[in-house]
Order: sequence, then structure tokens, then C-alpha cells
Amino acid sequence: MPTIYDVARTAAVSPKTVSRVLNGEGPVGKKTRRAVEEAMTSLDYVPSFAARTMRTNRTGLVGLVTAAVSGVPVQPDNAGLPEIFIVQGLQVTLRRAGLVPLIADTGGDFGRVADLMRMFAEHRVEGLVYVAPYHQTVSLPDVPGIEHVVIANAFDERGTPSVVPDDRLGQRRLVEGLVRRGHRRIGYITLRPNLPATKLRLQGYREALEVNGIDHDTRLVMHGERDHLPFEAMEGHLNDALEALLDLDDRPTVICTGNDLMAMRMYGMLQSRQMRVPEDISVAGYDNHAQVAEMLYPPLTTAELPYAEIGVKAAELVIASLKGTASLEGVNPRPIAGKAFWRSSVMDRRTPSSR
Amino acid sequence: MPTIYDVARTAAVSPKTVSRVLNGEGPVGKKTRRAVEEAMTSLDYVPSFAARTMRTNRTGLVGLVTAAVSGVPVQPDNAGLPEIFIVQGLQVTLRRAGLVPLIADTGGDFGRVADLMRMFAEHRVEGLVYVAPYHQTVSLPDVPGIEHVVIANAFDERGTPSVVPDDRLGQRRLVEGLVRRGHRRIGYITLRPNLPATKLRLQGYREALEVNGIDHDTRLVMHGERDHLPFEAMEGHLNDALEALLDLDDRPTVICTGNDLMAMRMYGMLQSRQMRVPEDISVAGYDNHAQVAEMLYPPLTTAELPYAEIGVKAAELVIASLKGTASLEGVNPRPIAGKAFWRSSVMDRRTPSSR
DNA sequence: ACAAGAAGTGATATCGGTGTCATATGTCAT
DNA sequence: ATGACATATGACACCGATATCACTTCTTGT
Repeated sequence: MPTIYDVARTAAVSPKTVSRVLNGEGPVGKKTRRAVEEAMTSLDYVPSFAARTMRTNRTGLVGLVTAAVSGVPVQPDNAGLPEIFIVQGLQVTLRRAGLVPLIADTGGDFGRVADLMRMFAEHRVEGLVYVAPYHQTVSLPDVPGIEHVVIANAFDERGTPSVVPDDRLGQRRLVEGLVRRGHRRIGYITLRPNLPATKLRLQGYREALEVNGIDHDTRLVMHGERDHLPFEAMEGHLNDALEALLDLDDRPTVICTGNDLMAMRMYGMLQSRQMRVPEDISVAGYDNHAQVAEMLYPPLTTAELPYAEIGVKAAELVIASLKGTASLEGVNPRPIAGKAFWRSSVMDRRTPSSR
Repeated sequence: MPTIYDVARTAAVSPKTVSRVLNGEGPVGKKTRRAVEEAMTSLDYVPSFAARTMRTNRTGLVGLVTAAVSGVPVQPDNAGLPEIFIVQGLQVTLRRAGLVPLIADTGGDFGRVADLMRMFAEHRVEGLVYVAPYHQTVSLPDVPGIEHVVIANAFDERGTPSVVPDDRLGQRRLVEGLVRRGHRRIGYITLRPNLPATKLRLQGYREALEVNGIDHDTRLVMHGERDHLPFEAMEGHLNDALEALLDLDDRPTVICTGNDLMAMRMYGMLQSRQMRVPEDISVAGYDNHAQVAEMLYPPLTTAELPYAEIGVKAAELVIASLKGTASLEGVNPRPIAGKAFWRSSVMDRRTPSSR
């Protein structure tokens, strides 16, 4: 592989001049520049990142650690999708700031995070973003040489800069929309009870009822999953939850679910009970897992998890951190709100006169 | 950031000895080793990848270029999933060989591939894998400094080592299974006609019929999508295709679809026609998009796209290429077969006596 | 006891760029 | 014509590792 010296010799100039052409730096004569450029192409010269790094002590690299697809996914419903969108948002924003993202994947094994961070430290990344597979608390290892850490889709107890979805507000907006459409008996089948998302969304659910002066009937809220239960064992549980809601004397007119896939299963369960969506009962999901929500029949009303924006915001935080900007002030985690997508799985129950 | 010299001074040895300890190389006295290790931890020493690279001229890096999530996905049904699983297979296999994958994402813009490859060249990757979002032909740019290229999930005309799903065999196995289960009128609604996958799968479909002595009624094959049509415009098209199949005087007993999401939409369309799956008609998909196939009601029979294995095989090809092994001999692309997953969306029509 | 080889350690050069500073050439006002 | 200043280029050291080779200090067999 040719070096800057080979180029210099071919163009009959000094290595330093080649360096100047490479970096568009300092004044270089037209003729000289052309000669150097020709030498570079004719030799297939490719500058060495390593050599440059060594001298300048700058890499412009930002490490991204993602969990992506677990070998044995804890949350099969989430497999890798959030990460992709978050990473996407991160990449675009970082690149725009002249930074290059390096992506590493734990393969679902959190224990590998420390190793990956060490590897990143050896590559002299200037910042690091940990991208979590779902909204959770994490505790990142301390690794020498790693600074300017940001957490996306999760948060820790040290107050590390972090960005999470605003589950409270998301669910609140969704339920408020349901109320606006005439629903007052609103069932809710949640994800695992101990997830931060579950707690926040329940809070949002209650707020929405409260501002609308609707009593909170606790029988309308069921957990569709249990903590510490292998995924397969949960199917019956979900069915029981639905059963309980349908058995109420004052049956809900709409059922909110913890995510779009749960809503999809709900479709099946309702169908096998001869109930039509939305004529007999409305259904709403969460995630706006576009593939599923739009393609289901009927298309599913759901709240967005603003993954791309979370990525963008996380990138902005690293960039601010690198610049030492004060804009890092503020509480962590920072919640990002998504909007609701209204599709035909929800029946509009407003009487014509009330519209 | 401390260097090897700082460590050497602290441990009162020469830099070379520190280097030996770092690399577990050459003979080092016990006492010396301990002293060096202590110095390293107390100083929070992190070796510089750049410096090492420069001297040894080896990086152990393999670049992965993926399309991941397009900003404007051509195939919304595929959004990023194949890549994840392929990348997963690649990572595990590469790591096992002592290689470190660097992932870069085009963000769906193929034009960025050349740039990313150049970046990889500057980082002196030893090999490169291009991961395509779906089975297709590609034409990778020639980039100086990039050697040992492998293509995953696609192929080119130069015979670059490449790995693709065996769409022909996959569809054939699926249809053979349907025949074994007593189906003889087998409808097939394909993806866009010009996709390599579509052509290969049709071939497999025909082979399956042929070996079973079933006439190939061309009216049973419909294209559910059209080339060069924006995705949204295809909905009606799919509905027409289904209509045509159902209007046949000798109606199919099962409908195969181009992918699981199409099957999912089929569920909805059938439901709105008051037809039950599988009692009135069976449905089979393609992809084994686990989230969808398992969660649908009823669970969907489908053929697997063996993405993880494609990744593993692709990694093996790069490794072989790096070693200069002869195992690179053979035709490209190399097809990898997936198996079929039999779930309750397909009715077993065998008469009890015939089982 | 001593040569011969193994084990342990260090001096020095080098990988491929860029920072610093010096120097040569060109341009302009006076 | 000549200093003053901008423009254009080069010499040289250095970033942080490791390769090479040389040099001590131990073992070990005889």
C-alpha cells in the first residue's frame, strides 16, 4: 500500500505538501495541487487513519454499543427494531457533525458491554452511546479512556445524560384521544408490571382519565404479562386478562395493549370469540410498529415510540458533551414524546350531534 | 492518556517489556510481569490501536456495510430485519476467528456505499462484507485498498464470493409439504415479478408440483405486487389477486404468499370475506418473520429465510479469503436453504386412512 | 567447574502521517 | 529598486507502539 512518501516522490514534492493537499490546508499552488492529486490517483493512495490519528490525537469516532438481536431475546416482540431506528437517528446526526459512528453489537449479552467499551477505548473514540433494547434502567461499567457517555432508550442512577421515550405522555395522549372519541370505559392490558414503561404508561392512563373526570375503575387494568416468566408461558395469561375484561358487567368499549404485537394477538383472540374490531370492541396498541400496525386488518391505532428522535437527541447530547457546551444541563433521563396514530381499529363513538 | 512509556517508567522496565506483557509474548519474569500489570492498572493505561496498527500493519478489522433502515424504504416489509440477523451471524463467526467487525450503515442510500468503503480502506480493514436488504443483484464499486470482498444476501455479475437464500428450494419444500398434507390446488401470490426471489421461488413451486405429478395451472399464480409501483398503490392489486384466485371454479385450498406480511394482510382480506383460516382456506407465508408468524391467529405456516446462517457462511468466506484458502472455489452465489415451519394456518387435508 | 543453551531484558529503528518552524519565491507600494 | 508582506514549499521531530538484534543472567549436562 503506497504511503504519503510514495505520492510525494511521484509528484516531486515534499510529504508535507501532500499532507496539505489531503487536508485542503494552507496555501498550495495550483500546479502543485494537480500534480499531487494525479499522483494520488495513479498510485491508488489511501491515507492511513492510524498514522493520522497518532499524530493528531483526534479520531472523530463515536462508539455505539447496541444490544440488537439477542441470541435469546428477553423481549421477542422487540427484536432489534428499536436499535435500528435509534442508530439511524444517531448516525445521521453524528455524521452531520463530522463524527464517524462505530457500531458494536453485544449480541444480546450485556456482559460484553465492558469488553466492547474497552475496544472502543483502544480505538480512541471521543464519545460513546449505549443504545438499550427497551426503556429500562442500566448500570454501565466504568472503563478507563471512555468519556462523554450518553444512554439512549434507558437511564441510570448516576444521572448520566440519557434520552428515553415519554411513555407517560404517550399513553396519556392516546387515552385522551379515546375519550375525545367517546370512549369512557377504557380497558388496559399492560406489559410486564415492573417495566419502567409500564409504570409510566399507567400513570399517563390515569392522568388522562382524571383530567376528563372519569373514575378510575381498577378492574379495567390487567397485566398481560408477568415478570420473570418465560415468554411462551404468557400466552394463557394474556387470554385470561382479556377474559376478565370481557366478563365485566360494564364491559370496556376499547382495549389498550402494551404493544402492537399484543394488539395483534388480541385481534386473534377476539376473532375466535366472534367479536369484530372495531364494531364490537376497539383496540389500540403501542409502538407504531409500522409494518404491523398498518398492515393489520383493520389497521391499528397506536402510540408512536419516537426512536429516530431519541437517536437524534442522544447524538446531540454527545456532541454537546464533546464541545463542553452547557446545554448538557438539565435532568436525566430526558423524555421524548411521540404522537398517536389514529387508524380504524378504534371506533368513533361520538354521537353526530356531539361532534 | 498514558502511553507505554509511562507504564515502563512506573514499572521501572523498558517499553519493550511492557509490550511483551501486553501481548503475552516472549518470556517475561513473574515479578516483572506483576510490576508491569500493576503499573498498567494504576495508570489506567489503554493501548493505542492506532500505534499498534501502524507498526504491525495488521488490524484484524472486517468492514460490514449494511443498508439497514432506509429513510424511504423500498420494501417496507423488510425494514432492517434481515440485516440484523445476518450481521449477527457475521459477528459471532468473525469474532470467533479473532476478527473485529466494523459496522457501517448506508441509511438506505446505496450511493454512500463507495464512501463507506473508502472510510473502511483508511481504517485498513482486511476484508469487507456487503449485506443487502433483500435477495438482489448488486454492483459494488471498486475501491482502492479494499480486498477480500464478500456479498451477503445478494450477488453480482463478476462472481464475487456471495451467499444468498435458496429461494427455489425453500419454496419447493414448502409446496411439497402442502402436497403431502393433501393439497393439490395450490394458489401462489408472489412478490414483485422481477425480484430474483420471485423467479426462483416460482421455479421451486413448479418443481414441487412436477415431482408430484400435479398439473401446473397458471391461473393459480398471481403477482401480488408490481415492479416500479409505490408501495401504497399495491394494496388494491393484492386484493385483486386474491379475488381472482377465489373466483376460480376450482378454487385453491391453500394460498402461498410472497412473505409473512402479505400473509397477514391476506388474513384480514379473508376475514372481511367471512372466510376462516384454515377451515375455509389455508395460508402459507415466507420469511418466518418470527414475531409475526408466531403471534398471528392462527399461527402462520411459513418458509424460513436463513439469515443467521447466511451471515455465518459469509463470514466463513471472508475468513477463507483472508487465509487464501482454496475453499473459496465454487460457484457464486452460494444458496443456503431454510426449512419450513408448519403451523396451524395450514389445514391437514389427508383423510385419516391416508396418513 | 564450565561451556552451551535457555530465559529475561533493553537499545534502537521504524511504521505513516502532521505540527512547528524555517526558507524561498512572488507581489505590491513607495 | 527595495523593503514589507503574503504565498508556497520543505526539513525535521514526533505521535505510541513493535520488530530486530544484542546483551545479560540463569539453568543444565557433562
